[in-house]
Amino acid sequence: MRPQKVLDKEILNGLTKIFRSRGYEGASLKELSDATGLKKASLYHRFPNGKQEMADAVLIHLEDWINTNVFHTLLDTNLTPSVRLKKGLLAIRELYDGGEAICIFRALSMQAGIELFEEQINKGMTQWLSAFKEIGIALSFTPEEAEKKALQVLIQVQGCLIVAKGLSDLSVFENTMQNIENSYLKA
Amino acid sequence: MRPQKVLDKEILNGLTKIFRSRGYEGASLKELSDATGLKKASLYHRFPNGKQEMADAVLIHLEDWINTNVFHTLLDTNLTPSVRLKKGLLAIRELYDGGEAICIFRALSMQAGIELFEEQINKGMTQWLSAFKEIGIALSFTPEEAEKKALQVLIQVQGCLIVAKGLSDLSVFENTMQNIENSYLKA
DNA sequence: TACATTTTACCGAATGTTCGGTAACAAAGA
DNA sequence: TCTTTGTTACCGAACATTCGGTAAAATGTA
Repeated sequence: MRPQKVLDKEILNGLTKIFRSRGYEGASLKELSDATGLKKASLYHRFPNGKQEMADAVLIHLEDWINTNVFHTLLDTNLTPSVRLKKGLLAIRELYDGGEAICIFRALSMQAGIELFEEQINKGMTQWLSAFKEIGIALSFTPEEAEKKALQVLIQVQGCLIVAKGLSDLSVFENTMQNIENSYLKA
Repeated sequence: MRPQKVLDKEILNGLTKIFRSRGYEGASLKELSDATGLKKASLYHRFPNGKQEMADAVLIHLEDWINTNVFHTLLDTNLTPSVRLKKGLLAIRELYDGGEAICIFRALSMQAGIELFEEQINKGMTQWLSAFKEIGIALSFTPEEAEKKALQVLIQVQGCLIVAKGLSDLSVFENTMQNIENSYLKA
């Protein structure tokens, strides 16, 4: 049988799933292999620098997704600010699978991960802040208010993911998302 | 010389430090051994059920600390509500070392940990919620408001720890703690 | 042919765990 | 008192397993 080339998308989705749910050290090559459909050695063909390169690819993959589906939406001046906000928050709900998924920043900032990915996590969070600052300004906040608000939103999203998991109650996630939307639109 | 008994406190502090910073799977027996001063086999003498029993002990240890220093303070009717709140928040600052330490709930809710410790994490968070609901009521919130507020506080504390680490900016933690205090006292 | 991709088989190192044994004490019997 | 027995605390060495990673060959494409 001819070895069929596994699609890049399937590989990335498989890697992403494992790294998000297991963290960096917790993700074993066996799991990564099973999730992608590629044997270990084939993974090393695609990612010669091994596990770290796989995690880097996941980080870039998710960064791209967020850029396209969240940030680009929030900054799309073809839409009204409130529509932009709503669509951006919908994308975030999808990103975190309604509160079931774990944030990659969290998964990779434990253990060995924190030294390896500090820079990319820092960059990713900073992008969150500036995108949400922009939507705040578009919704008539002052720049100072918008900046504070953006930080609050980031904290609340990260926090509600942990609490939702810890309490085994996904409504914590959904309610927080609605609170965020209301706090922007009612002001 | 008879082998001197290593103090339980030193052992627990060592285990706690490693499990909090590394997570469950990330914490190796070698690190746990180094941090406690006990060889691997001696750790198995103290904790016959191995790594899981060590993590259980850490969870109980921290639960006790929080009970004594946070919850007991928040509910101490010998003090005025605002003093209770301030002292409780100070204990939380100490618990998380000004934002540098990682919450044990977060560390143990990744990877294999989530199945093993789900129950204890659930219980711990529920205690947080009821203690902060009490202080809210003592500060003239309605029970409904106090319950919502308690959930917000838990989310904010968990969230600001992640964001502070991700942005490498401890002021995120301290500012959030002050926001929490203000939001209780100004209402 | 030449090249790209996947696989099998394997490696040294590290993992969590257990075994066998040692040294120091306490309790009990003489 | 001296001795014996049992218990506690600890450790070196080995356990089976899994880890991340690699070489070489098989299998595909052009």
